[in-house]
Amino acid sequence: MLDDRKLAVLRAIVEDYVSTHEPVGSKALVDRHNLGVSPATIRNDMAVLEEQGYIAQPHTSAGRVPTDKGYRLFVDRLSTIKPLSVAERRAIETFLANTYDLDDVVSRTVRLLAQLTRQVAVVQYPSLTRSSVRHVELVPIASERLLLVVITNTGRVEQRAIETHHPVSDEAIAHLRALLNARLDGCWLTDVPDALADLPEQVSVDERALATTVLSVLLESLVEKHEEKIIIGGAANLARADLSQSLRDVLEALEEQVVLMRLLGEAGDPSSLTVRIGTENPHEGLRTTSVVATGYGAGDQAVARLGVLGPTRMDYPGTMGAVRAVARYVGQILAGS
Amino acid sequence: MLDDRKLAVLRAIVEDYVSTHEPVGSKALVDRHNLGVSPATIRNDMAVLEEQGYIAQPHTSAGRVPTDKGYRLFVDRLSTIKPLSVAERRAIETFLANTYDLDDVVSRTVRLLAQLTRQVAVVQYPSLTRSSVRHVELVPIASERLLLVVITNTGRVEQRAIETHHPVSDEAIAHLRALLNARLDGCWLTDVPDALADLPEQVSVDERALATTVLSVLLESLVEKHEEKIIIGGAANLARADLSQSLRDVLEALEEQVVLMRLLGEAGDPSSLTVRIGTENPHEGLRTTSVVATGYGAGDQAVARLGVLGPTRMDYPGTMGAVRAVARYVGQILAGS
DNA sequence: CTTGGCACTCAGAGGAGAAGAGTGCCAAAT
DNA sequence: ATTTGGCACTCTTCTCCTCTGAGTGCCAAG
Repeated sequence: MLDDRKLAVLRAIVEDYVSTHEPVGSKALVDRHNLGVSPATIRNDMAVLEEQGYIAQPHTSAGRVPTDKGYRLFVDRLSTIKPLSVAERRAIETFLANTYDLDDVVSRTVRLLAQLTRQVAVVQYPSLTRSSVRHVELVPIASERLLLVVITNTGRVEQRAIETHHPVSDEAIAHLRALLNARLDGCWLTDVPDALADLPEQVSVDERALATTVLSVLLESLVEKHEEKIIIGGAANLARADLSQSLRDVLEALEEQVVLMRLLGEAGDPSSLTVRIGTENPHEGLRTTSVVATGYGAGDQAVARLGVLGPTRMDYPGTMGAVRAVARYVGQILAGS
Repeated sequence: MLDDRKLAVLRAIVEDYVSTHEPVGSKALVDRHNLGVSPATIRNDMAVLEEQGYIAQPHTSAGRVPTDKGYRLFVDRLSTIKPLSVAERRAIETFLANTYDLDDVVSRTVRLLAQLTRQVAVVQYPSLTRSSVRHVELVPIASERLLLVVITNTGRVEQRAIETHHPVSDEAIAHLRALLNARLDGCWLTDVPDALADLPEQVSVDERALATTVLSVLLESLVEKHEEKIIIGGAANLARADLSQSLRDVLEALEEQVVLMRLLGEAGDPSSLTVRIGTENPHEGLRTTSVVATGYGAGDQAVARLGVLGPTRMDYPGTMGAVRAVARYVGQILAGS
């Protein structure tokens, strides 16, 4: 169907279009890539590529532009992930050196990704559901108000206020805290409900109301409420990449957590690179953007995802290389914790 | 210098320009506001206003547009803060009802502000320096690694990883934790250094190294490192408000914490509204934007600031009303905690 | 001080024409 | 059967032009 030369032409079109941002014509192609044939031959090939839907003309007398389908073929078969330059590697190292806590790691990562790719970076906090409990703390902050703090092995700290509706003694709190820690230490978050199912029966009648309240809040906040936190950075890069579509739609999409979640995580093996191009995207406002994402985490197990978003006309090999490299580094850092 | 009618003309120009986004001419003015005089008279007034720098013409044959100085006079003397509509009040109440924790309050507030004003909302987390310590927690997360968690009375939770560089016994940790809590409970954050100055001498030799390390991290993270957290929302509203200046500059400015801090907090009484118009702004890229900000907090004492940013051509009375109302509501919520 | 009249200016819209890039197709060459 | 040069054709884009209309500034009269 598509012989080698036609594929080479498609690759050349994608590369040229990405670098010039202008529709590329047959003459420009033979000039810039030594294809060894004449423009007329290229035109024939282009006609075939267009017929098959890999490229398109914005208008009759213009050059060709890759379609989403064209980019897809390019990413799948015509390109190889570009390794980072020495300078880029060094940038990663200096950026991520000396991180103090999880917030630090995540916020630096998002800045780093945005800077390396010159696009919008999206980083998800390590998921709660794939972590285990390191410590539970219960602190009185008012006579009828407690603060529940859960610390996970990924270094994430989850907090939640609890209204007791009646005064609670410090002893009761201490007792419950000890009990919770004894039961939950090292416990996989998804196993928390089972581990605590019989908690109210284990405590004295006096403390039962408290235990029930705390338990419900704990379960609600950790297990049922999958509030996966996501942060973005480099939104200013959007302004540079004049998207044909209204930039506003994209900005709006980026403000919705739900959309971001689906962008990063919808499908795919957590540890391999996912590329979603243009209309392959689940969201209306992101028809002219592509997302390159991957999982990251301590060791083999991916605990969350990160990636970048940019115009469909992006440097896929370079972006993929940067995303993969950053994910690996961050994984190492987390593993070191 | 400026008689009443000239002021009325300036007010009318600001109001019309804000609502139409187009330079306003003398004829349009007398049509839309019953000023009781002819266009020619208005033209004379306009000439004076222009001479004094309150208005300007984009080009010779166009109407007038307020200058920053004109907006300033409008805000200071010609407008009254607009109270919110019933619908808006209800929106605030439903938005801020049932908030669980500080993150919740802040993230809802920023969305609320962005929605009410249709501009970019900026909310600072309650400052650490004006809070007191509620509880200190010290949790081992690896053999040579601890997590230090400080909970403040504003409900904020600060965390920091600590490398001990040698194994530490659970007893030593428990002892230090108890000591820290005894010393710091209720302690004003700014007083922490004094309260702990002699800590290393108070513990046994075995624990001294640990105590010193923990102490330095604690001081560094809470007192010296004024990392005031700020979040923004409604960036998509920027796209609607086509700024004459490159939108990119604004987006870039909004990504820098430092700039945001200065925007919100540079000057002024914490509890009164601050309006900074166009070039009054400290930052280059924000020459065509204005900021309306105020302090908020539990009770009388402001613990942080919030505000919105939009084009200089914004509805000042409405925006000021919304910002003030939201700040008050949030203050009430925090006071209830 | 206000007003009507009037000449003047200038941005923006609309149109015509020229330039140029790029295509599609055909017939000849390999 | 593929490749190639030639050529006519199609559009966009740029520039230049004119025309229109909003809005002004100024002046002399009220």
